[in-house]
Amino acid sequence: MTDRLNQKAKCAGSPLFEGVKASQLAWLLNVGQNVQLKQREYLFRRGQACDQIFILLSGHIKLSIPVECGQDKVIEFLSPGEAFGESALLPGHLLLADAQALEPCELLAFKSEDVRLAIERVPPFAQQLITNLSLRFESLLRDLESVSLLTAVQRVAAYLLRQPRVGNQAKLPFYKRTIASKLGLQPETFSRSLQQLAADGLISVRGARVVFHDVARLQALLA
Amino acid sequence: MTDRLNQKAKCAGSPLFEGVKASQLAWLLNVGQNVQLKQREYLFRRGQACDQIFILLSGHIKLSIPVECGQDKVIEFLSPGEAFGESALLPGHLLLADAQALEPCELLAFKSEDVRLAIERVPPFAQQLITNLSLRFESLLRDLESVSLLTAVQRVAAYLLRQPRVGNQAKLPFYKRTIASKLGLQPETFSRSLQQLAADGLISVRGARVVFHDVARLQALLA
DNA sequence: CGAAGGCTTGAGACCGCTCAAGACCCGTGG
DNA sequence: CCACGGGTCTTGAGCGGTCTCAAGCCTTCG
Repeated sequence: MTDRLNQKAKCAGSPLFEGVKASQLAWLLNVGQNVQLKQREYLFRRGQACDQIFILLSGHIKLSIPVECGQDKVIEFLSPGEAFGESALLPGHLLLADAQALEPCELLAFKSEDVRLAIERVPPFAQQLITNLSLRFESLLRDLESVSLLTAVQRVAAYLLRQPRVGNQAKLPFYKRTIASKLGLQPETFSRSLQQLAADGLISVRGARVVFHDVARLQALLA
Repeated sequence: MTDRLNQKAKCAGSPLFEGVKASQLAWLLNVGQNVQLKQREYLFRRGQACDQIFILLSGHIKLSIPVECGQDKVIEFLSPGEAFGESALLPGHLLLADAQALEPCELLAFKSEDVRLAIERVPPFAQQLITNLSLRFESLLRDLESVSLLTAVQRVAAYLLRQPRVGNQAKLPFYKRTIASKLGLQPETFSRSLQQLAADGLISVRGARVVFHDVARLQALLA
């Protein structure tokens, strides 16, 4: 019971449910199924059929493309409040990526038929689904842009600047090799790029902690 | 008047209007504004604000990211029946890419407020918008995959295999430099890759015409 | 015929990758 | 407290694929 209330609170905070009336929210929550993932557990794998979409309530999930002989190519990090697996709405479609929990995660799962219903009955939800997809589309577009147009050091700089800072410090949220893959780099190249930024006096690195010494020059690298 | 009918026929054929009732289709067409583009004309540019989304009725459009000193990076080729510019639904958002007509084009433009209305009133349209976005998302994901994981020759082979063939021939639909950019390659590298495939006896190339000699081995390159 | 634009070809440089080894970090257990 | 072990991260050396730059070619069109 408190779980139910707890969940409701989490959803109300999610932008995906913004503008949804209480009664409809209740309906959505009733239809959606709770899913828990342990750290490193896979939600789905490339090639599987799937007729559900998912909304992430807590934790982070990694979408990646498996590669035989070599480590996977990370496509996207998903944060709480995001929806994914929309391809389930395309009949007969197979999933393109693996989804793995980077931490313990809570999710809500909706059967595709229920999503269709929800789109009909709850226009704000349809809105938000489209908004979320648009944002993810743009994010992918930026990734494509940076892979094609930026050098390794520039990609790393851009990534660092995107991280939330407290004071002039930031903490890398995942394994470095995982971040490297997201940036389209080998772990060695990521390491060397960090090191070069440090040698130039722009940052200093100790483990996952990054101290920013000159944000302006870091941004200037991208121009 | 015949224009109106003509347009209606085109839309009815578009998957975006599948499942939409005649009365609602009429309303949509009434609300949407016709846009014509000449070849090479720009529909919008990166950095502009925009409160419209577009549906392409005929012709092809190129989405690309402008690059000072060098040619633009092509992101996507849009074909008739596709919707784009969804980021207009995000308030205060700026466009990320240029949209340029590769041929004379006809489009339908919807103000974002009308799109919001349409999502409420015409659920099948909302469905199709989401479907279209999902498909484009996956397409971008595949591009990201191939840029990160495939060599130049493999990317070219994959692209060729995607082209519609009549008999064992295909025709490259755009300038080679444009296709090269879409694949994340320099024109020279694209040229050399085609040439290598030809040297291996898999294809032969004359101008924009490509003859396939061994489709199976071409596919085998991608494994 | 000449000009313009796209395409091809060649030579050389460079960035990022691969492979291999060593350093560091951290939890565990003696 | 220290030694150990597993995993990640770093460092080094060398290679290779793609890019860059610069001509020359080909087709198209006036």
